[in-house]
Amino acid sequence: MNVALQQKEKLQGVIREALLRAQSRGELSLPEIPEIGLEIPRDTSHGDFASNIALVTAKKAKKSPRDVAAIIVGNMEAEGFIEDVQIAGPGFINFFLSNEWLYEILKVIEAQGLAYGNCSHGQGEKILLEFVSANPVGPLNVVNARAAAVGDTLARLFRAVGYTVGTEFYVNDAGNQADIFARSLEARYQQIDNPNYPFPTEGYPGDYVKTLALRLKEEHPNLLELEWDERIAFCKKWGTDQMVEWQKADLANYDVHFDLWFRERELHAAGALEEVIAEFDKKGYLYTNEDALWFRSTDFGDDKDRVIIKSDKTYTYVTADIAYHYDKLKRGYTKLINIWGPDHHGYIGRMKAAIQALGYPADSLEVLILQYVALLRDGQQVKMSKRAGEFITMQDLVDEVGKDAARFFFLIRSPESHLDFDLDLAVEQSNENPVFYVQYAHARISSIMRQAEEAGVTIPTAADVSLECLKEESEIALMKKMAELPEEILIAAVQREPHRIARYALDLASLFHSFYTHCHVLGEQEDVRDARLVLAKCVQIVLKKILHVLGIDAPDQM
RNA sequence: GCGCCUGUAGCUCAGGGGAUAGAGCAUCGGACUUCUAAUCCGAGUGCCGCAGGUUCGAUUCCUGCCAGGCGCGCCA
Repeated sequence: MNVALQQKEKLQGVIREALLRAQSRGELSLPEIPEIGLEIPRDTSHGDFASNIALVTAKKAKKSPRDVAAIIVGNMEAEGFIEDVQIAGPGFINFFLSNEWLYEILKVIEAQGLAYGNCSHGQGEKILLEFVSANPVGPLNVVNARAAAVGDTLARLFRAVGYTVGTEFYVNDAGNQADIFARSLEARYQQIDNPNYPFPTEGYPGDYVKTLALRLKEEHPNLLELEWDERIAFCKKWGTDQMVEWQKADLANYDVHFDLWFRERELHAAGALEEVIAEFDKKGYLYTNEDALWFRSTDFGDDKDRVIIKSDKTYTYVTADIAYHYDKLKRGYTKLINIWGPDHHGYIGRMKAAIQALGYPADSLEVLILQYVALLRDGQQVKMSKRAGEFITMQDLVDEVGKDAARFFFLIRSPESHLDFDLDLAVEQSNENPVFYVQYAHARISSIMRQAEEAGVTIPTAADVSLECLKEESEIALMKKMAELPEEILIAAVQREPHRIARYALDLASLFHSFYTHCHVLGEQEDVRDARLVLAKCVQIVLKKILHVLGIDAPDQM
C-alpha cells in the first residue's frame, strides 16, 4: 500500500477531469491529454503536491503556462481533501492537502511493520546477483568491501520490491592465480625446514602465506612425500579452501552472507567447459587459428573474437566464466547481475556475446561497474600492491572503523563515483560518522519507548489516538518523508542506486532529531503525548527497516 | 587511437528539463534544572570544467573540446 501514490492518482484524476471540462467548454483545445506529472516538492511553500502540467501543455494549447494553469484550476471541482490550490512560479499548480493522508501513513506503517515500503514490482522474477568474487589467494581488500556492501544492499532492495534473489560468490580456484598461490604455499612449507628453498618469482609474498604454511605442516607433516604435481594439487585445493573460509569469515563479520559460493573447480570436474564448447561448436561459432580455438564473439557485437582454448590446450578464464553463466541461466535465473570493477569493463562485450550464443537475450546479463576506492593517509594516496604484499584489507578497515561505519561509508556514495576513503578521517572522526547520526535517532526513540513503559504508559495504536494533534511543522515533515519510502525503495532497486537509501536514512534521522528538539513526547498532554508516541513508533519502524536494508545495526542504546 | 567513469561551495559528495542549485565536514555565533547535546537553531560561500546545439526553459539532454581515473592479452 502506497499512500503517496494513492494521493497522486487522486490528484491526477482531479486534473484530468478539469482538463476535460475545460476542453468541452472550449477554454482549452489539446489534441490529447498527456501524462500528468505530480511530485512532492522540496519546498513546503509549494504545497504537498505540485504539477507541471500547465508548463508541459502550454505550447500545444497556444497559451501561456500561467493561463493554462488558471483554466485548469478554474475547472476543478471542490474536493474535501484539497484545502487550497495555488498557481505559482512559471505555472506550477500547487496542491495543499488536509493532513488526513499523512495520518493514513502512520496507520499503514503500523499495520505493515518492517514490510512497509515493500512492493511486488518484481513479481517473483529470479535475479542472480554475483559480486565480490575475489580470487581465493589472499584476504579481501577495500574494493571488495565496497562491492560487498553495494551488492548485499542491492540484494536486500530487490527482495523488498518482489524479486526472488540469489547471491553468489564465484571462487576462481582453478586458474593461474590459484596455481601461483599453490606454488607460493609449497615454497613457504619447504622454507620451514630449508630457509634457502627458492620462492617463486611471481609468488604471493604476504605473511599470511607463511602462517598458512605452518598450519599446513601441522595438519599434513608428510606432504613432501608426495610427488611435485600431487603436492601442488594438494596445496591448491587445501590453500584455496582455507582462503575461502577466511573470506567467508571476514564477510560474515561484515554481515554479508552469500547464498552460494560457487567453485570454479566444480565446473571443470563436471565437464561444464567441454559442454559449453560443444554447444558453441554445434552452432558453428568456433574456429581454429594458430593452434588455438576461438569463439567468434564478433558475431554478437564483441570488439574481437576470443580464445577459448589456448595453444597449450588449457582453457582461458573466459571459458570457465561462460560455463558458469550458462549454469546460472540453466538454473532458471532470468536476470544475471554482476558487479565488477572498472578494469573489467572491456569484458562485458564478450560475456554478452557468449550469453547470446547460448540462445539467451543480451540483456539477461547486466553488469554494474563499481568504481575504485582510493585510500588516503596523511592526505596521500596509499599505494597498494598485492605483489609486494602491501595492502589494507577489508578486515583492517572493519577493525578500524567498525562494520556499520564502513558499510555506510561505501553505501552513501553512488556506485559509479570514484571514492576517496580518508583513513585518518575515518578513524579520528568515527564518532562523527553519519552512520551514528542515524543510529542515534533510532536509539533515542527506543529510549522514549522504554521510559514510557517504565512510567506505565502503554504505547497506543494509531486507531486509538487523536492523530490531528500532529500538526507541528516537524511532525508533518516526518510523515511526509515516511510517505516517500515506498517510491524511494522502488527507484533505488530499479535504478540500482542503493545510495539513495543511505541518503534517505540521513534525511529521516535529521527530521527526527529536529522533531525531538522541538516537540516533547513524554510529559505532554495525554492526547498529544499519545499521538506523538504513535509517530515516534512509526519513525522507529522505518529507521529500523532502512538500516536493515543497509545491513547496519539499529541499536536501542548508544 | 578506441571504450567506460568522473568534473557542482574551501574539502567530501548529493541532485537533476522547470520555481531562489543542496547536504555533511570545516569556520563563526547561539541552545542542556525537562524524553540521550553522538543533538538542535542561526550565518557566509557557487562562470554546476569550457564551447556550441535542442527547448518556452539546460547545471540536467546532444555534440565537440579540456582535465583526472581505469581499461583495450592465447592474465585472471
